[in-house]
Amino acid sequence: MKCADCPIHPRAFCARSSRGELDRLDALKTYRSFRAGETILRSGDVPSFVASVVEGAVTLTRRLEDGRTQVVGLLLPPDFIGHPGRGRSECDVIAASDILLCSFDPETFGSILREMPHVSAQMIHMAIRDLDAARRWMLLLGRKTAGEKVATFIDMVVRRKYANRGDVTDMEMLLPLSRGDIASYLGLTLETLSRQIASLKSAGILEFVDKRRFRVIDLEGLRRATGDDDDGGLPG
Amino acid sequence: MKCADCPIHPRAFCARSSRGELDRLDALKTYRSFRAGETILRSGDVPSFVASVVEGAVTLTRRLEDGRTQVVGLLLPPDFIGHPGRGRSECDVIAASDILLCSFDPETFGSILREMPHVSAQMIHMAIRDLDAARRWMLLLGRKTAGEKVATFIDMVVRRKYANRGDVTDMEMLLPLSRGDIASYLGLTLETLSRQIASLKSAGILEFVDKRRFRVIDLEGLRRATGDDDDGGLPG
DNA sequence: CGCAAGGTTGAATGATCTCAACGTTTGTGG
DNA sequence: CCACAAACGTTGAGATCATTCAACCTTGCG
Repeated sequence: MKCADCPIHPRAFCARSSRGELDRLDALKTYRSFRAGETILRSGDVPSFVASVVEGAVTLTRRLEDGRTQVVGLLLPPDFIGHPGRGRSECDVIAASDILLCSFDPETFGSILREMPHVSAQMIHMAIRDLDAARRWMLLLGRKTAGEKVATFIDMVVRRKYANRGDVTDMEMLLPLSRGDIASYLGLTLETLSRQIASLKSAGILEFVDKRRFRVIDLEGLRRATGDDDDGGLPG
Repeated sequence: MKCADCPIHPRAFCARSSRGELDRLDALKTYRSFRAGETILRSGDVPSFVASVVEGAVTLTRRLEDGRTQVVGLLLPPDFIGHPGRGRSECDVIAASDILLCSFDPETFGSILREMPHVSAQMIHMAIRDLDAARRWMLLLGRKTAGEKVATFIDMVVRRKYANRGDVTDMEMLLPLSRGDIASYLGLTLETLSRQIASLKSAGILEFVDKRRFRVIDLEGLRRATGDDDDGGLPG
């Protein structure tokens, strides 16, 4: 695929790149795919590539000694895996669904950053966005009730999929993660998550086609259920 | 104060700067101080400066609609407040103690970044470190027990104060935050925090001189109580 | 068909929170 | 110097939300 035709190009690390830069990126990139459940990078490993998520969902997971785990990051297109110049990974990086990555050798990407200020600026912008998102999630993990957590997660999925396009009600959406991964991302157990989803259904806020496909019936109600101040402004 | 004499210089955003760059920074910086409890920047405001923390502690706090709050970041010397190019703040930024800041006009700092690649590189490095720290904290908030949270916080204070200097046992340390702020940072109530500190005391792991000053009697025990895998590698 | 994986539901337990009283320290004014 | 208030912290008892453990349901696939 040519970068110019890439579905994520308008919002990825290469979003601000000139035509000439894109041609160079075209020559350097390699597509990689992983099946759902495959481990892309283990905590403590030195990454052999950095990459943009083109399709699918990737989780970043941390572990405690006794095996408890927490999903600390959810990467959807056009998020970026890895940071140039960082050594060993602090998380397990796992394909939560079948995924397609646009990858680069870390060294090569280092020179791209040095030589393409537009890429470098966009990477900084994305890192700051990630940091803000992580802090929003800290508020969720530390202070929100189970119900608020689940509503916030659904709201985030909706916002990321249909950023700012107003009328989302009744459109069919797809959960990017399994129940288990969602529970882990929210700092809940599977069972609690399941009950809270049931409660959003019976409140007439959501409707499920199957386990993964859902519609928002009452967007206003969903937003109210998040506990957030107003439009919490999740990242586009 | 000249930058060359600055206590935080070796680890701050200017750490890699040449002598000439330091002279330029000297001319552009302004020191600001705030008293404990003062609000430096309110959520939603556009910052009028960016700054390095030279002395004291700063908290970043987020709020829910009904007033629940969560400390989502703790800035100690030589951490940086604000990111160039980011608009409105997402958090309340509050002086948790009397503090001294080394500040710059955001526009000015923007040109510094453009013109001093060493500063720019160090800022990226610090942003990535902050993101890793935020994700470590997500694991804490989502999965750790109250006891593990408190042990982790104390361990973090010890590590930040005496990074990697092995023998910390019996040295007198100072908690950078009040009980209320610590509780908020850990996603606990004040009361639960108080009980867990009492429990670390009676376990013979900590000893308190007064409310704020403490000694680690059993560093090994403290580390075991964090629940972390091994040396969780908190940022230097 | 039968099994495995993923998800739901129920009942009991427990860690943390809530509410409330009490203790300690610090600074202020008489 | 003492009395007092205010801020900060501790301790106790009861309530609660989420977890745990267990059974059960659903779907897809060899």
